[in-house]
Amino acid sequence: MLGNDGEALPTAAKEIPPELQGLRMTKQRREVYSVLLQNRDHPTANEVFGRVQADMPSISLATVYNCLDALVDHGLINRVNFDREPSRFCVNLTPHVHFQDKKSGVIHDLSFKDGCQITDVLDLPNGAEVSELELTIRGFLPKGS
Amino acid sequence: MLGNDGEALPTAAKEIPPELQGLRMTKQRREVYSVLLQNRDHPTANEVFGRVQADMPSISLATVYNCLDALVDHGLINRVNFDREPSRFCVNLTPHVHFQDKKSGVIHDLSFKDGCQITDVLDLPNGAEVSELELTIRGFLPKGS
DNA sequence: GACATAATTAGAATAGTTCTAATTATGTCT
DNA sequence: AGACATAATTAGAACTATTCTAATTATGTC
Repeated sequence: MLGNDGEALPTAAKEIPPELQGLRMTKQRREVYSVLLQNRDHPTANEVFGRVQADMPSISLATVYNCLDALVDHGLINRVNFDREPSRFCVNLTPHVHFQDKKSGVIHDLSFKDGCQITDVLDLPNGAEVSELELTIRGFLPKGS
Repeated sequence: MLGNDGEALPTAAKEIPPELQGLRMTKQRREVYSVLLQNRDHPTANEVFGRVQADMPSISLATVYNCLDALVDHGLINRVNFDREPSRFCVNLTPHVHFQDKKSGVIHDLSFKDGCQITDVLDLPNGAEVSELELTIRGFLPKGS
């Protein structure tokens, strides 16, 4: 778990990008992040709220939204949008895309083939600079995947 | 322009997929579609509403939503979602993705390199079937594109 | 032209998210 | 440790894009 007593995260913690400087790891933020780490099933804000309430019954939904925003802004988690459904949250920081199985509803992280990235197959104008990229797929996965 | 007097579209019209069978081309739907064809700038439902009102002041916003849904359901247009912003609508039926220039806000259609598709670079489980796929990119385009 | 069905309409309702203003916690400076 | 400035949390109201409801109107078919 990150941090220890409410001060900013130590830079020594692994996998933590520099944006983290300046994120106060409050009780609520730590709890929200911890809940996301425990079950990496891409929950919605409301689902996170429900899970956090188990440990911290006094937390408010607004705080969950605030915490999620802060964690996203500091690059600790990602926001995942399928169409206009409620946003979901993802702790996987490696480059990946999202595939929702239409049978089970489960969202899977898909990674890229070795050495590949999306822009390899796109007709990007020369000199275009990509800042944010989101790819979502819906479909059917074979039974045993 | 499609259709002519409110009956279902003739299959002879080019580029019209079979799903179109059964879409009644009412005055309102034709107007909404026509507005989208006139200016292919990916307007929101509200923007479509504003443009349609010029020709058809009595149309309601609910009807614009209904018409857009009907056109999407029948494959004449696509819905485009950037994060949780209002949906936008696109008449380009060829495979493409969307790139929003962060400077101008303009959304551009980007196509694939010849013979490429997104799944070429993805680690898709064997036997996975893709039903819907949406890729949105935000970034900066060089001046003259 | 009459009928069944589907589309349109205005307005209310909904849902996810954001905002507001008050309270509380945090980190810093001495 | 105590005081201060700042930032986070909270409850609830507000907001916005969208969908729903129920009544009216238009459409295509017989």
